[in-house]
Amino acid sequence: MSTIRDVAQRAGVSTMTVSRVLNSTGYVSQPTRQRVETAIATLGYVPNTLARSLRSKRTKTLALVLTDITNPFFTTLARGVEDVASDHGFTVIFCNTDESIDAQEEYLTVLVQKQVDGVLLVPASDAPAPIHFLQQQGIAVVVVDRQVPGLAVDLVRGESTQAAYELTTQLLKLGHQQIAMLAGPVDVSTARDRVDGYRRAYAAAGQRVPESLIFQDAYTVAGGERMARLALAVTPRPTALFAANNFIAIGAYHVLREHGLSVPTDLSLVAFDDLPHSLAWEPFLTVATQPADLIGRKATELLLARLCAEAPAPPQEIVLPTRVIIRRSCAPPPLPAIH
Amino acid sequence: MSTIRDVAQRAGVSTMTVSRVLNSTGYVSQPTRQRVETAIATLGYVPNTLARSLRSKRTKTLALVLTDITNPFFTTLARGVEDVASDHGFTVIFCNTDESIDAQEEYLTVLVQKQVDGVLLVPASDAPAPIHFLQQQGIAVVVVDRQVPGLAVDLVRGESTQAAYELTTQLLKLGHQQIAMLAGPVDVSTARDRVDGYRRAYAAAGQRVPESLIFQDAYTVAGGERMARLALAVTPRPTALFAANNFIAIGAYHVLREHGLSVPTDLSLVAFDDLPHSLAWEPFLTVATQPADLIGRKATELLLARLCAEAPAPPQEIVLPTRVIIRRSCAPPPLPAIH
DNA sequence: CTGTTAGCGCGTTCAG
DNA sequence: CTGAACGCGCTAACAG
Repeated sequence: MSTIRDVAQRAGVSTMTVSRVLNSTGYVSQPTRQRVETAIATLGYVPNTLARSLRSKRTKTLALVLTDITNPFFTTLARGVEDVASDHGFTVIFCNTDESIDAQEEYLTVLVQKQVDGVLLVPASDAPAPIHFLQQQGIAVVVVDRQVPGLAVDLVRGESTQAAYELTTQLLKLGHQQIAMLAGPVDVSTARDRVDGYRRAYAAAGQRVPESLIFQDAYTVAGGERMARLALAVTPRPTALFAANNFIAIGAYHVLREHGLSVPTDLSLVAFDDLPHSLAWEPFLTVATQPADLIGRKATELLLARLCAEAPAPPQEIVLPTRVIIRRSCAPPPLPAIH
Repeated sequence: MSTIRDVAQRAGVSTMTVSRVLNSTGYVSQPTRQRVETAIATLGYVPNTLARSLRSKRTKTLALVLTDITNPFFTTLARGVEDVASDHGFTVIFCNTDESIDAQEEYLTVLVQKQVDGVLLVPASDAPAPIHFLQQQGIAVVVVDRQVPGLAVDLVRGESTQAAYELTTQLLKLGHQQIAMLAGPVDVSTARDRVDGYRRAYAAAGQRVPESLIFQDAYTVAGGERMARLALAVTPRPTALFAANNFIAIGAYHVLREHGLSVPTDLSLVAFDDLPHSLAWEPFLTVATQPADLIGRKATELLLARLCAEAPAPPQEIVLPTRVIIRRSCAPPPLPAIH
């Protein structure tokens, strides 16, 4: 672990000259440059970014703060972020909040301490405080995936309402009337948007929205299981389930199997977010799939643009289209049993 | 973005006193401490870790360098790492090499520049150079998942050979003789270990090892597809496939479906590494599953222990047991067609 | 209990 | 084309 001084000494120059060679800034004669370079090589010198950043006030580091690293949607998004960032010579720190506001707060503090240049934040809740905190500390923020109401901040997300509308309409057209909506947490914008789309589809079809079939819980397998159990207990039993994300769908599917119900014979099932084809043995679920990779890429590009920009531009909202994929998990509702 | 000096000024004390309050080191009288704390609060002061680390030579940061962030095995491992690290006040930087040696080298350089305290490395290849590099730079290393031959370094991995032996024996007992081994890259120790187990099982059963049924390719879906195609082209066709990891299993399964072959009626299939139950609709694959989370945890604990230790202890190898789970993907081979 | 001095490794002045 | 001096924000030694 040698320092710039060791290199300078070995090359018989000043540290400044070494610095110039390192950053290709200013003129250095060919022979001196050569001497410096061999010194660097023989010592195995690696510059200390800490010191550099302390001086330059820039760490060339971004952070991606997300709510669930085990969710393939976010893993895919993360790859998009990483790709763009490393193309631009930036490192990414990944932070997993597990939807916990406390964990999020802790992480943000650490990130400020580490002086990251920018943060890509999937907010754990609607609270504006965390974003204000970052902005006040002079750190660029781009919010990802979820809206935070009443906040002037850059945002990149997938379209939710329209896709949920289409998915629901799909079921209504097949003749379903009792569609249970297994939605995400009330304080997460994507959950609200998807419920919105669901409601609009009923309205557009001229039907009354079955409010008692709307459930809200966590975006997890366990949440999906809880909501599916509640939904199946309703009389008359729903003939279709709308899972508001992939994990909820999996939980719901577990419960359906427990009850000996098969898809789509007994019940139809649609979901938001696809599972990666590579992880599902036989993709059969009708889904609305968001361009996770692209969301990550766009968000990172926007963040990097902000970092380079001299003048602060007005916040921007980028909404990327969601695609509905029809597969085999939907069918007309079974004929009602004759009593 | 205020500094320690701003706080000191506002509290009417020296920076040193503020530092003492911050780190609870040395004595500070209650009233002064109070003044300092309110100054910190009103200014929204957050200490700059860069400067602190430059002084203390410790960043309280670890790095996890792995080969495929989309693989649930590694995601799970990563969570284990993160949990232990954050319990001890350490941050983790995740780096994804995509099995590329160049990408790995680049990342390691960045990590040295960032002065991370320790690295958890899933090596992209058998080459010892990267590990020497880290050690020479005075950075603690724990190798994870894969052995690097002829190197004195801490290692935490799952057991492979015995589990592969059991999986193969399972198939042999069912009457399979032509078991194709779809293995990972030649220069990755886990791949070698699993092939070893496979060979031993044949030997223990007193049968000749069908060398022409051993294939080696990448640990990916595409690799699995390629190997499965080759395996199915062999005459007589194998009656069982052994996929050496989860992604290979998925690729193999794709090809089986293409060929209109069903599992386990036409062919049996076993695999190393499970898919998370939450991501498979109906788990049916017989697998050897490694305690990924525990591997991550143990590796991190070992690394942290090394960081605290005064005297360097001899390298340690921790091998965690792998569990075989029998599910529905295995059956006796179909009766040979009558000619 | 508190303040002063010095320096971590580097890059940015500004002179040579 | 090259070097000397200074300071980024913080803490380890010393004083007092």
